[in-house]
Amino acid sequence: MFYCSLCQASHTFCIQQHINDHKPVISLQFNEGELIFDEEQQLRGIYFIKSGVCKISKMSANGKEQIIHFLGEGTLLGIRSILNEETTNLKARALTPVSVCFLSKKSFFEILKDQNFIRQLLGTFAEYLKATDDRIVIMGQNKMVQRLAHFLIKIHDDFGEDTLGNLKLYLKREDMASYIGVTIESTIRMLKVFERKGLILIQGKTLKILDIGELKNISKGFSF
Amino acid sequence: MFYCSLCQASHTFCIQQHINDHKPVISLQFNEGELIFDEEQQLRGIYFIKSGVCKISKMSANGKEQIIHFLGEGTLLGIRSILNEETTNLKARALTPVSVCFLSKKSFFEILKDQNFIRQLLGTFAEYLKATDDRIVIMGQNKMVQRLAHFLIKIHDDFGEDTLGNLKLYLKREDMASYIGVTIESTIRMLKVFERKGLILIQGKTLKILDIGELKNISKGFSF
DNA sequence: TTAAAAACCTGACAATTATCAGGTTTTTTG
DNA sequence: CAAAAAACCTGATAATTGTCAGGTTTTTAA
Repeated sequence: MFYCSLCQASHTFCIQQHINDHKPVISLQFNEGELIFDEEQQLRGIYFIKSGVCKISKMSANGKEQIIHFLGEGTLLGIRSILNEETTNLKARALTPVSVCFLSKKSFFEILKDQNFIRQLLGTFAEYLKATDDRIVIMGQNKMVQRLAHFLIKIHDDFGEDTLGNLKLYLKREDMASYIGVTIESTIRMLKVFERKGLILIQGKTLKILDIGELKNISKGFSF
Repeated sequence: MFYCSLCQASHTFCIQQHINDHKPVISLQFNEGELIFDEEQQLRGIYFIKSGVCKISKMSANGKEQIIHFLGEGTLLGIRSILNEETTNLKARALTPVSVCFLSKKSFFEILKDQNFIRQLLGTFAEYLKATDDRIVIMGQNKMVQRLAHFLIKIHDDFGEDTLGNLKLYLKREDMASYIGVTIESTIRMLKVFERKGLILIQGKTLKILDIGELKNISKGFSF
C-alpha cells in the first residue's frame, strides 16, 4: 500500500504512478446503484476504483444474475476486454458511491510499455485467477451453509467493520443470494439460523459478526 | 496456430518461439494418471502442454476434489505461482499421456522481457479469466442437468471426436462428477436419462453425442 | 486365466434447496 | 406525512441432489 498524491487515496498499486507524462486520467463519479458498464459493451478504456465498492456480475442463460465478485478500491475493471479487443463479458454496478480513474485504451497501451506496470498487472491477474479458482471450488463442493459463512467472512475481511463493529458494506439479501448462488428465501432463512445460534446480529440494515471463529469452522464444513 | 520446428507440434503460441538463444527447454513425458504437480508445491518453472490432456483441480476444505478445468495442448501451467512467487494453489494430473516443455523460472523471466510474449501472455490470462468467470456462473445458477449438458458440449468442442464419432477424451464418472460439482451417483443417473432420451450413446468407455442441439438447449435451461 | 481391484450401476431413503403464495416491515417519494 | 415501492420474512410444499448399502461389469495384474 502506498499513498498516491494524484488520487488522494491509498492503493496497493496505482495507474497514475505509471502515467508520468502520458495522458491525464479522467476522474468519474458513480452514484449508488449506477451502472459502470454492462455486458457486451465496447469499452473505450479501463477503470481504476479509487473508492467505493462495485459488484461484478453476469447473467446466466437462465436469466438469473450471478455475482462473481465484490470489488473495492485499488481494483482495475475492464482490462480483460481491452486486452482481447472484445466486448465486456461482465457487468459492473456501483454498490456505494464510487470514484474511479478512467484511462483511455490508447493511454493504457502506452503504459503497458512500462516493465514495472506489466509485472504489477500480471501479478494482479494472477491474484484474481487464484480468487476465481477458489470460488469455483466453493460453488462446486460446498453446501449453502458453508457458502454463506464464507461470504460473511469475506465481506468482513475485504471491507471491514464500522466503529460499532458492524459490517461496513451493506448488501441486500438479493445480492447475498446472487453471490452465493441460492434463492433469496434460502439466504434469509440461513441468516436467521446464524442469528439464532448467536453467530451474527442483524438490526435493520446492520449486520454484526459475533463469532467469526465458528463461522470459519462452518465454512470449512466442520461443525453445523 | 503455427507449427513449431522445435516442439514438432502446432500451437496457438509457443514458448520456444520466444526463447531464441536463451536456455533450451526440457522435454518431459507424463504417463496417464501421473501427477505433474500438486497443491502447495514450490515450482522451479512453468510447463507448456505440447500434447495430451490434464485435469486441473483443487481440494475443498471438505476434502473433496473440484476439477477446475480440463486443459489440452497449447496451454501453460504453473505461471500463476511463478509470477506471484508463491506455491501452487492447484493440482495438475495427466489424464492421457502428456508431453510438456518445461521452462525454468529464470528462463521464463528472461522471455518475459519480450514485448510480444507479454502481450500473448496477457491475452492468455484474459481468456482464462473469461472461462473461469463463466464457470462460476454455471456453478452458481444452473441445476445439474444443465451443468452435465454443458460439460458434454465442452468436452466435445475442446477435444473433439474420433473417427467413429465418439468423444476423443475418455473421462471416468468420478472426474465428470468432480467437474460439474455433484456426486458420482447423480452423474451416472443423469447420463442414463440423457441416453434414454436419445441424446447420447454409451458403450463401455465410449460416449457418442447424438443430439448436440438438444444438449445445448438443456444447458441453457430451455427444454427438459 | 483367474483373482483382485477398479469402475460402474441401482434402489430406497434422507437432506438440501427451490417454489409459491402469501405476509410484514422499512424506505422512498409525491 | 401518507401512499407506494422496495426489501424483508414465513410456512407449506415440491423438486433436486446426496447418502448408504448394496449390486454388476470391466479392467488390471499376478
